[in-house]
Amino acid sequence: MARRVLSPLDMATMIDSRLPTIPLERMATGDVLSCVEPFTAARPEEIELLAQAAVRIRKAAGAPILEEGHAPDGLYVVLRGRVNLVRGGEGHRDLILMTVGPGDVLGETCAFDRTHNATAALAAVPVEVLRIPADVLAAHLRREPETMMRLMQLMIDKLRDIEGVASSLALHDVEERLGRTLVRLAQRQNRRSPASTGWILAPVPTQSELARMVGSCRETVSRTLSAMARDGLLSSSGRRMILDPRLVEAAA
Amino acid sequence: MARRVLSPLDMATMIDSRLPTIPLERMATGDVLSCVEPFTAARPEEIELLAQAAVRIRKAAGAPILEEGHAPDGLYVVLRGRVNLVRGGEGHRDLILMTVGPGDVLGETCAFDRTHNATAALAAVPVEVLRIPADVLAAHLRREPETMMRLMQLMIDKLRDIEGVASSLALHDVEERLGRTLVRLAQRQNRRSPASTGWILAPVPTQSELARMVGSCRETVSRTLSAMARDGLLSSSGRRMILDPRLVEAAA
DNA sequence: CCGCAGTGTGTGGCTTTCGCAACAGCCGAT
DNA sequence: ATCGGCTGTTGCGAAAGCCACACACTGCGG
Repeated sequence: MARRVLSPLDMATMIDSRLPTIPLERMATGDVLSCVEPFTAARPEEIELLAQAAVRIRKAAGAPILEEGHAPDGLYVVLRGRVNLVRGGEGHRDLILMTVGPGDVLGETCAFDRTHNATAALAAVPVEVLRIPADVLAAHLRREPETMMRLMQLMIDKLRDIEGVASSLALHDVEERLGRTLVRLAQRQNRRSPASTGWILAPVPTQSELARMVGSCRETVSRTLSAMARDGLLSSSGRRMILDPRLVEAAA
Repeated sequence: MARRVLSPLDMATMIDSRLPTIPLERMATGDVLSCVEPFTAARPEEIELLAQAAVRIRKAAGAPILEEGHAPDGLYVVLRGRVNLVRGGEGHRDLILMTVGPGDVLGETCAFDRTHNATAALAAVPVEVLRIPADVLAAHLRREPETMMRLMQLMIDKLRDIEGVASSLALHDVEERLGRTLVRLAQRQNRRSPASTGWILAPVPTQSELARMVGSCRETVSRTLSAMARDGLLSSSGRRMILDPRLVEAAA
């Protein structure tokens, strides 16, 4: 999911990964940037320039961050919340291609591509984002090729993810797609179950949001989740869900 | 389809676009490179270096150019033929994510990403390709930022295409997906019908190949094509197909 | 010249999946 | 307390996948 790579050192310091250290929204802008891809290798003075041009923005749930039909006006770093990348059908149906969270970036194309966006980015919950104007990013990329390389790496990861979405839609049934999606969501939150087996997913998105992620409808998701719970593949209580290791293994 | 951008001048010289000028396979390697993205803005001495390191390779139909599970060993430029990017399911089913033709490139990630490929590239017909070793490309990209920018643009286009595939699989039925695919294939060949209305597609891929492109099965493709022909949306004879303007419009 | 195998195509029938509609209960927020 | 959004459930029907078979076309070797 276009996550930044964690070094072995990072992993070692995350003894209990359920404590997410200090949230990005509480950090100084420069500190945020220097620990977020694609900027982790940028020189301090470059980080400083970016930080000075960056603006923090809050959006309500459902509000657009990038609109379909417009070119992105900057690079956005998610500080808090969750953002859906959405392709809309003409009717009421749409598909959530991917959801991004704190530390992820949106609108990577702003420095290259002045054509219209076919994909919208909508806040799934109330979010806080950091906006870096397109021209500032473009100038930075010209001075700092290392950022460019890392941005390319992000695009490659994203392409791989979307390829996975496409092939899954063609090759797997709803149950398998749903299982994979739940596992991805849980792994991105990186919370292992205390019993060390399986993963915890909290808060679980609504069933209709899950349906839009897997290209299905709410009723089928409801049925499928019930069936999976009956088979012991997951157990849910409230907005909390525990995924059985079998489920994780099946998604590998 | 990750096509290179045609300048107004190019368009003007293509009075009758059915004459494809001289085929890439007959051109000198350096000339090929200098008219193919992402190298169109590279300096002549850089083109020369790339051309000296490049190797022409032929592959039989069905042979792999990039294998699933391996990192690409170089950047490939298609000179002749057609190459499918394929995601394989475990069983007998698979999905053709995209097909690329002369002037398109494969394995763009070779300079960045040393991880395994999840997508294979298989020759759809006998092909001739040009291979630029990964290290040569990486060195070139460090010296020529403009190539880097254009490579990024190619990735953006590719990402947009694949996003379209994914959303289409989720939102449209087989008939609509098939129609869009046929139009894309015809437009890429860029052959207008002599009657100036509609497009010509020749040679038409086999029905089972079309099925793998739209995530369906051969029988359904056969039935759907018959239905579309009955409704006057297309007419086919042999390996040649004429698409009705209504079809082109519906795919817009 | 003829059969023959291999490949591509058209069709019919059956079965499953899954989307759609409708409704009822639940729960949290104002 | 009430209302709006979320969830569980059921029935139905259409889309489309799988199986099976027949037919055309090609290139091949005898």
